[in-house]
Amino acid sequence: MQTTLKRRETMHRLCGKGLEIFNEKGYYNTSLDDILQELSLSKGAFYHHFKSKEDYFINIVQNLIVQKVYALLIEPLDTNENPIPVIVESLENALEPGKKNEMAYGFMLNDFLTEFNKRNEEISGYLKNIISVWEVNLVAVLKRGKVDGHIARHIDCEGAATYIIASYLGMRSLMTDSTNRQLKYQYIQQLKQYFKSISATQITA
Amino acid sequence: MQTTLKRRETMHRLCGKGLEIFNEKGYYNTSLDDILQELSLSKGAFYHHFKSKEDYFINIVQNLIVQKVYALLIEPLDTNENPIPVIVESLENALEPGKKNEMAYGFMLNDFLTEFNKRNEEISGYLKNIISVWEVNLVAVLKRGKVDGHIARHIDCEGAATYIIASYLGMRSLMTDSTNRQLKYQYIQQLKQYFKSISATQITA
DNA sequence: AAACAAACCGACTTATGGGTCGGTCAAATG
DNA sequence: CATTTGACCGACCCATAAGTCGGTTTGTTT
Repeated sequence: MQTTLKRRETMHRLCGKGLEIFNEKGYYNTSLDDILQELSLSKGAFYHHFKSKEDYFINIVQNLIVQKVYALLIEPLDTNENPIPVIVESLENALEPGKKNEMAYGFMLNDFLTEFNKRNEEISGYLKNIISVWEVNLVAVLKRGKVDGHIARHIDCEGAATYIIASYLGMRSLMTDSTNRQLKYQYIQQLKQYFKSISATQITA
Repeated sequence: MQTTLKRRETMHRLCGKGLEIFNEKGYYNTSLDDILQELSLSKGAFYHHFKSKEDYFINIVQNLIVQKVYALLIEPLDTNENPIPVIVESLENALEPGKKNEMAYGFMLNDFLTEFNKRNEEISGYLKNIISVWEVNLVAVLKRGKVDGHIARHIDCEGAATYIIASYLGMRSLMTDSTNRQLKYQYIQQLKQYFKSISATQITA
């Protein structure tokens, strides 16, 4: 059926452009007209597909953002290698603004989390959920690291995961300019330093 | 003159309550009427003292927030002791919601930084400036730590300061509920772990 | 081709919230 | 006591933006 395809395609275009602009300017600072104008669509078209701006954004979160976080931060953890370089690499990669003018997905989470934290509990919940899944996976991979002898026995994996996530999210507030290589480099260096301190092999300082 | 005193007092009340509510609900999600109603003041009174909402908030930043950040995060660094426990203690303290229903100042910075990042360059600038002063002081105290033999020689102090700040700011996104002792505990523990890795005395793992 | 439905249009409604302005009242000034 | 000035009042103005709705176009079905 062509009509169903048309529906999908328009919704897809709306979500893609929406994420792009929300990410750029923030959710509450972006009007639907801002997005609609970019796509040459009307209010009518929008409300034909989504029941509200909120519903629209939830759609974006549950599809695009979840998907991207999985791809960038969670799936890479699924190996049997030493988890430490794997985690470092995934974070490094997530902070990288996409190769061909893609978005810097590494930034989205902290921005949206903060924006919705005090304003919309439902959306806030979805976002926290993403973090929570990420955390669970980090904990799992760290624990496996213990078993495999890569991570020191006495380390609190839950605490370590929290700490890793916090430092990652916090980098966003410092990196106004997403292309700041200096800050990114510093972050990765210190992260490695931290990892050395929780690794099983003694430091050769 | 009594009138001048009256002026000061009203402005002071406005700024205090403003910070409280902005911190609770966010700047853009708080209307002037929200604040004015709490203080039983009118629009007229407000605009008699401040030329705009923006001007008002800049006032709050430059007075109240700057002052609090200095008191909580910067001044404590000014000792000759081993910087590591000093820094840890200051962060621990800053994450603590004030004893008698004061605000959790540790949270404000990340929230406001993110909120203004894409919306108001001027306010953004003032906030980043605060972070920058903090960073400078952290770097200084870390460097002194090297000289005094508390911190390992090979450590990049600028990078370490950045990393400390990032993890601190990022905790805010995780601690929705400012009284979450579990998360705070985890954070402090891992922070100490990190500090062990940059300290001059070898780890006794 | 007729009938129907889905996709889309855009003017309109409504609520919100920053900012204005003419005015009141009380304290300071002379 | 008369006048001025600073603090404050609150109705009003106006821009923005979410959401509505009656209508048009386009595609599908019979």
